[in-house]
Amino acid sequence: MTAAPKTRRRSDSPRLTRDDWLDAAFAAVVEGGFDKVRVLVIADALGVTRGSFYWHFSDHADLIAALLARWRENEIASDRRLHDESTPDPQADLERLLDAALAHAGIDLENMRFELALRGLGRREPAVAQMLSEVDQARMALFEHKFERFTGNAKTAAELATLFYLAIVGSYQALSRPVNPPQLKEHLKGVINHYLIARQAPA
Amino acid sequence: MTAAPKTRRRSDSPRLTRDDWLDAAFAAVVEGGFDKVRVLVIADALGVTRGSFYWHFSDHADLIAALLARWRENEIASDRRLHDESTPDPQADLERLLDAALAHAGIDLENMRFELALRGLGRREPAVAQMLSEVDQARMALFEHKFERFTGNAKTAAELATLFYLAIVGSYQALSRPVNPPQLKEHLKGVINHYLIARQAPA
DNA sequence: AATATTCCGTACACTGGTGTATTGTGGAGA
DNA sequence: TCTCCACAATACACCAGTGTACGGAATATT
Repeated sequence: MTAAPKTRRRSDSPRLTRDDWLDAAFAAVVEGGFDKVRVLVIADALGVTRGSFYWHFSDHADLIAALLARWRENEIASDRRLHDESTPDPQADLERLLDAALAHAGIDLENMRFELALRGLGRREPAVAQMLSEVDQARMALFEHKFERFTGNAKTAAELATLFYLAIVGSYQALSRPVNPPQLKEHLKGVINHYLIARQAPA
Repeated sequence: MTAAPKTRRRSDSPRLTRDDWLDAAFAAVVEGGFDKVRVLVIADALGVTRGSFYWHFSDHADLIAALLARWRENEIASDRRLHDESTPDPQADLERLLDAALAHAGIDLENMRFELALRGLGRREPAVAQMLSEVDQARMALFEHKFERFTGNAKTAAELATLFYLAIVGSYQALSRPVNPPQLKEHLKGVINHYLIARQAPA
C-alpha cells in the first residue's frame, strides 16, 4: 500500500518542474474547484512531499496566481486563433465559432470545468472577476462580429450574440441534464435557420 | 471593540432559533459560497458561541442539508406560483415569465448568488447535482410550455426555450460585465419580436 | 572524481476549523 | 417563588492545512 503517484508527470525525470505542479493543480481545480487546491494533497498526488512545492513556489498564493496567468495566456491565444481563422462564407464562419465554443462542453471538458471553477472564484476575488469580465468582453465582441457578418444588421447581431454567448456559458453548468451538447447545437442551428429564412423571404 | 452581532436576528428574543441559524448560513453562502459556511464564523456573526449551534444542529452536514432542503421548498413553491399565474395573452404571459426569471438577476440578487454557489457545490456533490437537474428540468418545461403557446410550434418552442433558459442561467454569472439585466431583457424581447413578425408576415 | 547546485525530505511551530462533554443561566409554568 | 428545561458558554481533544528551517540526496559542471 505504498503510495504511487496518481498523476503522471510530464517529464520522465524523477524531479519535478514548476509546470508539473501547475498541471497537477489544474487537475485539482477541474475535479473540485479552487478550494481543493491543497498543497499537501497535490504533493502526494505527485508522489512527493511539500518540500518540493516550496522550492518551486513561494507560497500557496503564488501557485494560484501562476495558474490564473497560464489560463489567461491560453485564453488570449485561442481568442486570437479564432479571430484569424476566417472563412468567406459568413454562415460557415459563424458555425465554426459556435462549434469551437461548444467544444468546451464536449471534448474539452477539463477546460470547461476549470472555467466554471474560475467563475466561482471570481465571486470572491475581484481581481479574478475583472479578468473574467475582460475575457467575456472579448468573446462577446467576436460573437457580435460574426453575427453581424451573418445578419448584416447591427441590432439583431447584438441580440443574437448576447443570447448565444450567454446560452453557451449557461450550458456549461446546467449541462448535462436539461439538454446535452449535440442537442444544444441543433437548437442553435434552428434559430439561425429561422433568421436565415426570414432574411431571404423578403428578397 | 467588543463584538456586536453583525446579523440581526429575526426574533427580538435573546435566544436563537434554528431558522435564525439558517438565515445566517444563507447569508454566508451568498457572500462567499458554501466553503465559507463555517460554524465559528456564523456563530460570532450571530453574537453567540458554537454552543448554540450544536444545540440546534447535530453537525455541520446537518446545517448544509437543512439549507438545501429549505431552498428546494422555496423553489418548488415559486415554480407552482409561476405555473398558476396564467394570462390569456400568450405574449404577455411569456414576458411575465421572463421578467420573473430575470428578477433573480436584479432585485433578487441574493437568491441568484445562492443558486450560483449551489451549482458550484453540485460539481462536487452528486446529490446536489441531481437536485439541481430536477429544478432545471421543471423550469425548462415551464419555459417550453409558454413558448409553445406563443409560437404554436413545438420544435421552435423547444429551441427558444432551451436557448432562453440557458442564456438566463448564463447571465447569472457572466453578469454584469458583458451585458446588464435591462439590456439583456431588451435583447430577449428583440428576438421574440422577430419571431412574432415572422409569424404574422405569412398571414 | 570533486564540487556545486538543484531539488526534495523531515521535523517543527502555528492557525483555524470541527465536535463533545460539561457546566451555566434565564425565563415560563406549576 | 421555585423549579425545570430550553438554550448558550466554556474548555477540551483532535485534525487538516500552511509555512519555515535545515539537512540530505541526486544531478550537473568542471
